Amino acid sequence: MGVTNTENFTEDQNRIATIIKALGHPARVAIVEHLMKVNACICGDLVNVLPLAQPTVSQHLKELKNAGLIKGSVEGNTICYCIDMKVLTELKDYFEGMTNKLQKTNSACC
Amino acid sequence: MGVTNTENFTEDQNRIATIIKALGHPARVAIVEHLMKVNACICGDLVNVLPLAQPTVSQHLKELKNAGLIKGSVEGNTICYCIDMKVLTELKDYFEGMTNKLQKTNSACC
DNA sequence: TTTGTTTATCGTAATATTGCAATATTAAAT
DNA sequence: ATTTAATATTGCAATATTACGATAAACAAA
Repeated sequence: MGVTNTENFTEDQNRIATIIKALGHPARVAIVEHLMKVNACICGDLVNVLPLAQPTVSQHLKELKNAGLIKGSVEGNTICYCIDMKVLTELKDYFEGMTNKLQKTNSACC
Repeated sequence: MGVTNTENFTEDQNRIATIIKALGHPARVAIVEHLMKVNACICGDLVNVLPLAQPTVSQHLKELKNAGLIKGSVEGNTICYCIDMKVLTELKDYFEGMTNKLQKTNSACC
């Protein structure tokens, strides 16, 4: 098969898994971290920063964009990319919620 | 190809991507969420909770274990699984660090 | 209009992932 | 010792992902 069984999970579970999956690759982690570091939109220049060919970078950017982790806007003959706080905050909240709940009621097993 | 180019990214980037990737599937999200909900080790019973065959569940558990997100310990003829706070906290810290840095210096673009 | 620059898309090859049936393994229970 | 119950492993088929060369598209500059 190779196809993920999404039907039998909740919408929330599928949504969070999709977002998380988009960050599950070192190139996409590197892209987001670079956008963070320069703390601005990147117009061009991204291909030079990454150890990958231009089409590959373009593909990774597309995946991050689909997941809503970054947004891009056309600016002349280049496209500017920046981090989309909204989805990133959603991820942060998800993991905060988890660890908060776990710390409160520390299970005594394992 | 299909093989991820890990050599040219930092160790940290590869590490965080590997952990994140392990959660990038609804079944594995569901497993972690279930372990959270029951707030205890699960000995058996996990197969009944998930809409997947036993070997598939076993495989997903293995991946979560490899990533350090859960830990398992043999308990008679069953194996008990629980969440490993350490790596989950690492994830939380990663996203907290990101959003904190972004909120401080809000880039004015896009 | 032609040229150069930048990003996207197409096509393709190689590898990875997902899922399950069949089988193996392990240990408790009879 | 045999049976039962729970989990892991193997083997396989189908699909997804990763990467890149070639090419297209969009636009600025000459």
